[in-house]
Amino acid sequence: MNIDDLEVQQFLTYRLARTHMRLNAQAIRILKRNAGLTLTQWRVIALLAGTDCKNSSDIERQIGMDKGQLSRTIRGLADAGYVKFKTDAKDHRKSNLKLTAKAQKIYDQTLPLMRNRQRSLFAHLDETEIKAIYSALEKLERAAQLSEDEL
Amino acid sequence: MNIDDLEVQQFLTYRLARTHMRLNAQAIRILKRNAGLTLTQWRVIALLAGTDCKNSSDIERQIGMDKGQLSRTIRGLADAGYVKFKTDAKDHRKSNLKLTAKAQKIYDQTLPLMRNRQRSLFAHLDETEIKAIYSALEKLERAAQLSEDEL
DNA sequence: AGAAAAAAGTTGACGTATCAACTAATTTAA
DNA sequence: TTAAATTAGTTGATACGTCAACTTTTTTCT
Repeated sequence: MNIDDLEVQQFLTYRLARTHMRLNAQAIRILKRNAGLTLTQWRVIALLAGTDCKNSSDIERQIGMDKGQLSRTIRGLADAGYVKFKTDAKDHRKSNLKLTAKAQKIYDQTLPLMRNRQRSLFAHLDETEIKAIYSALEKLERAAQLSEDEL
Repeated sequence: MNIDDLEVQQFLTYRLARTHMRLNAQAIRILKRNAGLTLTQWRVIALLAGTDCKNSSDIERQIGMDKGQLSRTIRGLADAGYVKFKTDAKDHRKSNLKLTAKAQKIYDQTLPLMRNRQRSLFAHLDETEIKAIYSALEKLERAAQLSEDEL
């Protein structure tokens, strides 16, 4: 792998950006059709339903989403009747989020779809590729945190 | 790899989205600091300088960017004195783009930086991972084009 | 040749992402 | 114990991405 001969459009970051874009578009299509939810809405619901995330900051830590954007997404979910806020009794800064029955239902319906999609994506890859891509993504993410000078 | 036991935040698409986000942010930092260019601006310049892309559609095909967005990016580059338009003599729909000396200069300065970054990113990965991630990204991109029913 | 389809590029609308400033509550530590 | 720093969350400004409609030019098809 000689970087000096690598065309710009073959830079790993280009390829990653393109793949990300297409996968994103696919997820958006599926969710729009089956749940009427945006991707970020679904992600927030999925984290609240399927992990021990309780509030905005927990979610932020899990998916690294901007907290401003998250705040607006959550408000949108609340307005649409998917989540309810409840100020944390011990820490009044925190606002614990609870999914409504409506959200739980739609999550239960769409999770299998989303799992199937993951399964289908994996089906295109062999075991080595799956292992490698997970480990590579983790390493790249760490490397991405470095400043220019540290790189 | 049992999908049913996979937590949502470990879905390949989540991980990819996060890594993409962080790498993007890093590239944006580097370009802002060293060239005063946005990432999309740099990518357009890089494609015009380093590949046989001549016009908007060529670029669109290479990086799969939205043509509307591309049109605005190119206008911005033109306004900032980085590119010049010239209507194609044979096909009057096409507008051939030419980098100015200013753009060429900044490209020559920043390409090494961007190559070094790629090198550094690769340095975190072993040969297997590099191969696997390229091949996985390609397969995923194809899979992403499938509709829900085909998946 | 002439109609229909396709391709290049522009524009508008709208949603999402990013960054920074801000309030309020809590924790740290002098 | 109180001042400083940190954390949770909101809001505003601005940039970027996505989608669709539209114009103009070229290609395809009969």
